[in-house]
Amino acid sequence: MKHKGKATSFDIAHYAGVSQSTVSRALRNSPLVNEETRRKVHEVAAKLNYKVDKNASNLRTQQSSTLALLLFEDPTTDESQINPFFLSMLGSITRACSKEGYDLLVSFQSSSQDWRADYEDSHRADGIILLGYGDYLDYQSRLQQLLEQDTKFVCWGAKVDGRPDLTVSCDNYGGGQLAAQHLIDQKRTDCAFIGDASHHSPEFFARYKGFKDTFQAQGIQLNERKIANAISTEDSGYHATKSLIANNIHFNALFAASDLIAIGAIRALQEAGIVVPNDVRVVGFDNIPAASYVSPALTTVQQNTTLAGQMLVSNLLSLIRGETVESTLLPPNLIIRST
Amino acid sequence: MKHKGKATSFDIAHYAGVSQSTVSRALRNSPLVNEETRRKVHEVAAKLNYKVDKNASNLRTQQSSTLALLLFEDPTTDESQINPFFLSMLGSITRACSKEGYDLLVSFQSSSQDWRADYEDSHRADGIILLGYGDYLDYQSRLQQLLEQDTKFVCWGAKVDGRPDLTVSCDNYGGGQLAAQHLIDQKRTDCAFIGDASHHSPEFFARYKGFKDTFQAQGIQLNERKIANAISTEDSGYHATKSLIANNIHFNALFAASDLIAIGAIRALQEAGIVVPNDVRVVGFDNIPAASYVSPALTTVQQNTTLAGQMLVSNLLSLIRGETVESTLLPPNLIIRST
DNA sequence: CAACATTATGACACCGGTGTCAGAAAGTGG
DNA sequence: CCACTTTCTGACACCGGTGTCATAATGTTG
Repeated sequence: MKHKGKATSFDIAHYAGVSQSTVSRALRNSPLVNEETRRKVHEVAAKLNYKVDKNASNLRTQQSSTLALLLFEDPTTDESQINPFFLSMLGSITRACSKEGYDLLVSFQSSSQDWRADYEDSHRADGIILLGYGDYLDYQSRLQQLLEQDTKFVCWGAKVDGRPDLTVSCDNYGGGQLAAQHLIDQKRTDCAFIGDASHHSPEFFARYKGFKDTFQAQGIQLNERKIANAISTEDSGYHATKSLIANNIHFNALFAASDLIAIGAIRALQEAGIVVPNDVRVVGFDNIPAASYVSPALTTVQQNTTLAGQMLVSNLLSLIRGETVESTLLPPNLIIRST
Repeated sequence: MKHKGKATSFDIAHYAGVSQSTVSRALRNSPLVNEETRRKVHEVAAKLNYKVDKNASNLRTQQSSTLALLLFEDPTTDESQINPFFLSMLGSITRACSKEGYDLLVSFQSSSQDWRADYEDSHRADGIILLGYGDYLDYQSRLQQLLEQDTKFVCWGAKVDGRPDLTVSCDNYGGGQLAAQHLIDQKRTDCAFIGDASHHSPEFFARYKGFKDTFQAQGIQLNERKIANAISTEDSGYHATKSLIANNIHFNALFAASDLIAIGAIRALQEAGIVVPNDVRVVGFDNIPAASYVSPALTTVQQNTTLAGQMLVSNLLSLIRGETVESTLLPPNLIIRST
């Protein structure tokens, strides 16, 4: 029973009185081994607390049963705080992976540094999930490179024309429509938008477009002056809203491109003595945990992170298996709370 | 330039006109190789986009330059929502790992399932970080087993007598003292406590004890009836506070064992028409992101997650290197906001 | 019972690196 | 110029599994 170091399949073979090959087969429940031999081997393995060496196994089989998650952070956000929406995604991806029997390597990626997309090159992972808002434009050439190397990967986020990657994404356009329709139903048609109405962030732009188009379809034109740019932080939302107020711009509803922005916007409104939702109704996007805690509780467009995580993982696995996979669009969901 | 599959060190050797051994050495910058040869090899490797196969390398060297994170979730909490405090820890641990050149395998662990602590057994990770509040008692025998197997691991959370594991933890007792002193300074000495005053959760108990002892040192006895049990969720905090109110128990301050509990408590108070902080001052624990977003913004005892992540990783690495390491206690920090 | 299919097992090459060892090439000194 | 050290390189065993092939043992059939 005394062992130096960990037990190997040879040790098991020795104690079980069979060959090492048979041990390997028995432990993987190959139909080639006799039932009784299998039992015996399993028994000895359990007793010696033997575990298959994944490195050896992966090396031989040329796969890793591991996926890698690369989380791209907006370089402008604070180091210590990670966008809660992505954390929520991370949770659901982890769960989806473990359900599929895969391990997950997690890496945070500041856009400045060099990519760690070599996970797959170095055989650490069978595929990669890319997660992050932001200036994917920057990454376009990298994505191209991944494709050329035949690296398997899926991206979270809007499908961008001319970018040939496989994506899983929330229907941001549809989400914008939901938000707009909700405000129209409330007879709040004098709307501000805080986010990014340029093409810089494809997600934010799609949300904005769905929002704008829905108003337009009802014959209402959004006022360009009531649009303020912000990135997805509470602070940015606060300052963007502050500047609208400072410029004496009035509105009775506000659509924020993300919940963090919305939370910052509400703070700015409240500081200015504007009552939410009486004076201004606010709709956010994401449904991060904090959305339900703020008061008044935030009305928002929910992205189904649980489903998103599952789809990212299952699409990636399909891709790895060599199947053809389509980009997936997930339906958003309006969560009506107090604002 | 055409290749089937990934390039190996033999391919590099072929193109660079040296032996495979030399390639291996050159790429690891061994002093044994000639400067010019090294350059040449690096050049070819870069051109072929060669990356060392980690499986082969790990197999040979018997290490993985990977750490594993096991996140234990309270089985009673909702599947889709992960305690934001742990997510924040996860972020800082990831960063600390990558700074040290280690990869991180992440796994969520429902207490019911079987442990995935075999990461180290199966050579996937050099060491394990255990993260989670809760009934570690349940895990005691498992920890013992890990120790016997000589698995390297560190735990986040209170050091428990008789549990011989290495821990990194916030000074929960000191945090409780900070909270108490703050309330005493505000002349709010009629305090309620929401959390767990039993020994069930060592962290919560230490917070409670530091809190109680500080009052006692000033000659003030906490009223046992003003203690309500709750686990670390918003909902639990809400209901616990609700029941205090329902029982007609009055207080002018409230210490919650976690921010989520505090946020739930505030909601219960507000629903009952009790004004925070005028009628009841509230102090939480953790300083999760949402703490600054709720209104009124939550006063809370901060745990330094950045430092905690670094300490967990660096202590674990020391342990792996065979150094003797002491359990670490991190100083908490009172963040005074509006409540 | 010969002829053949079936089942269970062991021997062995192999995955792609790393570390050891031997030895060639160049340098040094008396 | 020979003996000896230093510098650099290649050959080769090895890490611990997996997959292929050969073969022994057993079962089946006319």
